[in-house]
Amino acid sequence: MTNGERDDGGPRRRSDGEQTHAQILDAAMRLASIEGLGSLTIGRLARELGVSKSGVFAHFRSRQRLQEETLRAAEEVFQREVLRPGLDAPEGLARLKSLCNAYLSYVERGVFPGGCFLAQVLAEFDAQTGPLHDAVASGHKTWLGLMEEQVITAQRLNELDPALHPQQFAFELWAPLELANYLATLHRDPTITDWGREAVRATITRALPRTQVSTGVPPLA
Amino acid sequence: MTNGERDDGGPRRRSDGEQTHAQILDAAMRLASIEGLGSLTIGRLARELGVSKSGVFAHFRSRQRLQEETLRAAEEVFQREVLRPGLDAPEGLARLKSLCNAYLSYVERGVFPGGCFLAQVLAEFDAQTGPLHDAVASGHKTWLGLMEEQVITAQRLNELDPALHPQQFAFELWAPLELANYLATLHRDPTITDWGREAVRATITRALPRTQVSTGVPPLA
DNA sequence: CCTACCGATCGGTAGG
DNA sequence: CCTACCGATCGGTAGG
Repeated sequence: MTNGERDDGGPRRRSDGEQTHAQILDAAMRLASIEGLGSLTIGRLARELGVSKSGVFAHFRSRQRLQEETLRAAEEVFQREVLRPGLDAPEGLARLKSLCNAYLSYVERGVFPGGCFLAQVLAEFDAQTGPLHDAVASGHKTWLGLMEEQVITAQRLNELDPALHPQQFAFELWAPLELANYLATLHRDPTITDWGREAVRATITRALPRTQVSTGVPPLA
Repeated sequence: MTNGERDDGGPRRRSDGEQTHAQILDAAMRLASIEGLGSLTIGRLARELGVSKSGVFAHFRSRQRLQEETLRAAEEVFQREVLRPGLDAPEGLARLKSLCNAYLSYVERGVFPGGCFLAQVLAEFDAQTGPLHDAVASGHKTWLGLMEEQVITAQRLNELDPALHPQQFAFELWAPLELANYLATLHRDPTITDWGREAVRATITRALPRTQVSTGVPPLA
């Protein structure tokens, strides 16, 4: 992203509107992670930011768009804080573990004050209809699909039992991550993520191939 | 509960107020399971029931109490639809499986149109403060504690590996139930609960004692 | 249970 | 980005 810097010495470097827009979305993500996207109102956001209601409104033109942009911004945070570090590991079992650890770390670090944003909106919009529901559904399919891919790859590399159903196993890894997020938030205890870590470990342990080959050396007869 | 029936031939048998109160809570549970307790307003409920706003208000005296009573009513439904049938099985491993199956059946049957009410409010209030947060936290501790008890009993009966950490294992069983509920609701696909069923089966399988004794007959040397 | 009302807040518009 | 405003809805009260 090139920076069209101006020389006129104003206190702001980037486009004022762009920066304000991003600041509004930042506050919106924080608020919505705690109270939900349904509680996100233009007026509250304006009060929180010390500007007028229509000052916020002008950036989005409708509450619907504010909610959609907030969700999209949160998905970008998820991408940056979970997927990018998780995908740094070599593909297969290592990447699967790395994705799980990246998720738990993201919960522990309190990236969102109300816990994982995707988990928040999953529960909020699962039973509703409309564009937010659809966006949540497609986001979760992507996330589950990513895990599934790595299960398949790990099977190809003989790191996981070839008899596993990839979608089923991805579900079994995801489940403790999700519940650890909710319980850590509910009890204000970030160490509850260790339950998730242990669950992932145990789930993977029982899914290793019968004859494990972790190096290139063939097993003894 | 004795029935103080009246003979004056009115179309209603029980106390009118009692019955109306229960009908309001019924509608409130349906609505809140879909949109959350935070979206539950007296006015909407009144419109839905075809009565005046203050007609609903009179039954609760504050929105706070309406929300609290709705949560309590939903916990009673959970008790009736999950705990009671689950606890019918003999204690130990059988009861643990029975509780898991009762939960999944309750999701499949669509007892609440928006999926499991407890899962809904867990995500909604995990990051908030106040009496609703506290009620949710205590409800989940009870539910997890119930599972934990049965893990301990199953260990005593040599039905589960004595090395298991009961709280950890209860968490591992609960996690796929919770996620199955959200995904079944999100994708409007009640068969997704089968993923939960398979996860529970696999989790229990790897937690059986090394020398399994399912009858009173001692294992061979 | 009702009507009628209170002040506050909602999403959104007009006009600048 | 602002003030000023719209009709609708909010929780809650008064009086019956």
